[in-house]
Formats: sequence, structure tokens, C-alpha cells
Amino acid sequence: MSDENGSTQQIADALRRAIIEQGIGPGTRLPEDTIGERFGVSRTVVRSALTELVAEGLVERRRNRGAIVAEPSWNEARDTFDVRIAVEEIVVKRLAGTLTEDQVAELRAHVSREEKAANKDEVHSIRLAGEFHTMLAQLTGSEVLTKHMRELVSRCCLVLAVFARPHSSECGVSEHRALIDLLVAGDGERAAAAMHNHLGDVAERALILPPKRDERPIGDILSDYASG
Amino acid sequence: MSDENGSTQQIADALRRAIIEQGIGPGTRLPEDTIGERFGVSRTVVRSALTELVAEGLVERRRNRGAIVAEPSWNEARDTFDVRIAVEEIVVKRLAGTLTEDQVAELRAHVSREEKAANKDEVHSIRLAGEFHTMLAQLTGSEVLTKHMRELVSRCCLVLAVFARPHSSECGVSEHRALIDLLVAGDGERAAAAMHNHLGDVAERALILPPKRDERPIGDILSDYASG
DNA sequence: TGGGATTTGTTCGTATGTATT
DNA sequence: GAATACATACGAACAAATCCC
Repeated sequence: MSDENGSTQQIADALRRAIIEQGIGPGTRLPEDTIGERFGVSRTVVRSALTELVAEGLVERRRNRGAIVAEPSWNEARDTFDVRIAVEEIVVKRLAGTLTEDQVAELRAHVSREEKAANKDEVHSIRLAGEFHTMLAQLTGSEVLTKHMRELVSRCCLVLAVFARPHSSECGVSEHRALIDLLVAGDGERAAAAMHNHLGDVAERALILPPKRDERPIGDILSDYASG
Repeated sequence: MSDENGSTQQIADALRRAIIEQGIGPGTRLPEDTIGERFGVSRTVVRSALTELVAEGLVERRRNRGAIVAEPSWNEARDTFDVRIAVEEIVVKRLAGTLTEDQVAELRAHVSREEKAANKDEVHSIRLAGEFHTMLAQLTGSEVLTKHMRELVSRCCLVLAVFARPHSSECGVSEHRALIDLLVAGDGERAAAAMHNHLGDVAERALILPPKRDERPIGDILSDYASG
């Protein structure tokens, strides 16, 4: 019962969160033994989770040399944002004028949570900002768009971890509010343009700068993400 | 030496090709034992390859019930094409006016191969058409765009396998030629529009038809017959 | 250059869960 | 409804490659 099948998913989720929330930074080694021991599963499960994250672009594997948290180059960063912007525009165009009262309320409630975390809990703030965009994709009802968005948001978080300096990576709360208003107003083109600018700003703030470098011990960090 | 590391990749590639070229159709079961035996590797390797394909959306796993070739719904099909079109537009905009003589020659040579296979070898034709688009992505020099394109092309092939009737799935060779001309001419916007129309046509030819199988919950389906 | 320690790549056995008769 | 057949999920152990001293 407690086991089910999802142990691979759980490990993958935990690692994903650890990467996105910058508990473990780009370039950090991900030894199968250590991770398996930390989470109480065998290497098989960890391996499976890692190949999933490799497919998502969050982890890189080097032949016989183990996995590390991906280190996107500047060009990869820009390209990832470009793709994300394109998908976000699709989402926004579909959503414009279709939101129910409940959905709008849900979105506004989420933005309020973002506002609460702003300038207080950076890690939490990053996650909430990403969730806002994932939430938009979910509201389209499209599994495909949601999956793409989730992965693109993850990769963009990783990109920001590499290139953005602290406090530059936050999606502006006010811009999220403005987006909701445009969606309610129902003008898909203007909403898409706003989304384009919104993310363009985020990318620009981050990608103007040269990469930063950060190295830490890995072992104990993971226990924070063990049972999220 | 003959082994290297890529055994997982090799199995994944083989399965991917088998799916794309419709050697194995949507819904086909993919038992680890059988596949491993067929390729001369153990279940572990097959498992690894399958999780990769699951992440790509080509294969679906059902808990404790094994993997099958994915069966995209009509909505998923449309959404996949929408995302693909968006990425193709990015590619085309970047490429316009930047191609070298050699690159253009390479593209034209490929289209000639497509022409040769047209109306003769459907399977080969499908693969070549996909490769044309992947090739465009590669010419941008972007790993990120190339990876996205490769996966989207694969998924679109699967979509066509489900929804397109024979001989409706071919990318028109003449349209590929026109695209090359527009890229050489250097007008990114017009090239993007042409690409949009090109793929829109492909999708429309395929997706104009209703799903072969009704995918609504069984209760809803039955209600059609309740009072008719 | 080489040998030992560490880590990955792979195999295979067992347990568990699902479908079927 | 129970038992059987079958396929997957997971884990322990072995082999090969890499890193470090």
C-alpha cells in the first residue's frame, strides 16, 4: 500500500525539487549509491529516476562517469526561454476569455501567496512563480501543454540558477496580476504579447549576466527533500 | 569496443524507429522480456530504454501492466502539432538568411531523396519528411531546438499513425522546396508563415477526421444511444 | 606507470501486482 | 471467488570502467 509503484516518481520528484529550488546546484555530482542510501531505495530506482531527469534536461550523464546536475550554457539558456515563451503564448491565447470565476479566483489566490513570499523566502518564491505558469497550462485542460510547460519551467529554473544572481529571478507579482486581468478581458493577442514581454524581461535580467559559480557538499542537503 | 555505452540508446533508437515507421502501431504491447530477447539484451536495458521513450511521449506505462505504444487522443494530437508549429517557427526565423551554400545544397539534396521516395515507399517517405524538419533544427546549431524538434517530430509521426489515413501524411515535397527558397531569400516572417501553413495543412489533413475510437467515458457514449 | 578504491553498467532472482480461467 | 499464468518492480551481486594516489 505504502509502496505502490511510484517510488521512482517520488525519487524523481524529490531530485527535481532539490534542483529547482537550488538545494543542489548545477554541476553537482549525483552518485547513485549516495542518493539511494539517503532515500532508502536501491540503485535501480535511483537510476530510473535519473534517466527520467536526463530526458527532461535537468541532469546530464557522462559515460561511466555518473550523473551531474545539468549546466546549461548561455545559448542553451536562451533557447530554452525562447521555446518556453512560444508555448506560453499558446497557453495564453487559448485561455483568453475562457476562464470561469472559480478559476480566476484560484489564480488570484495563488498570486497572493506569491506576494506573501516575495522578498522573504526566495526559494519558496521561485517555486510559486513557476507554479503560476504551470497552473495556467493546466487550466487549458491540455495534458500535452501541461507536460511541456512543467518541463520548460523546470529547465528555466535551472537556467536561472546558473545565470541569475539572487533576487533577480523573481517573476514580478504585479505582472502576474496584469496577465490575469488580460485573460479575463479576453484579448488573446494582447495577453500573449504581455506574456512574451513578461518572460522576455525575466530572461533578459538573467541572461545579460555572465554565469556564476557555486559549489557545496551534497550529502546532507538531500534529506531536506526526502519526504516532501 | 563494439559495446561502448550506448546499449540503452541503441534499444531506444530501434524502438523509436519501429514506432515512427509504424512497424509497431499504437497500443501494441511492449513486454520487456520479448524485446530484450529480440535484441539480445536483458530486461534492465530494455526498461531503461522504455522509460526514455515514456518521457518522450512515445510509450505509455500502466502500473504493473507493462508498456504499450502510446495512443494519443485527438486533443493530444492537435496540441502536439500546435507546439511543434511554434518551435518550427522559431527555427525558421533563426535560419532565414543565414544558410551557407553548402547547407542549402544539403537541404536540396535531401528533398531530392524525398521526391525519389514519394509515392513509392510510404514508410521511407515518412521518415525522410521528418528528417527534413529535424535537419532544419540542426542547422540552427542549437542543441535545445534540435532535441525539441526531434521529439516533436517523433510524436507527430505517432499522431499521424493514429489519425491519418494512408497517403495523407506526406509532407509535400514542393512545399519543402518553397521553404528552402524562402529561407534563402531571407524573409523570416514569410518563411515562418509558410512553415505554419505547411504544418497546419499536414495536421488538418490528418485531424479533420473524427477519432477512430470514441474516447469519452463509457457512460457518456451510452447516453447517445439511450433515447435515440 | 600501475594498483587500489570507487562508481557505474548489467545480469538475474524474487516478490508483488494484474488479468484470466 | 480462487487459483493460475504472466509481467513488472525492486534489490543484491557481479563485471567493467574510471579516478586517485
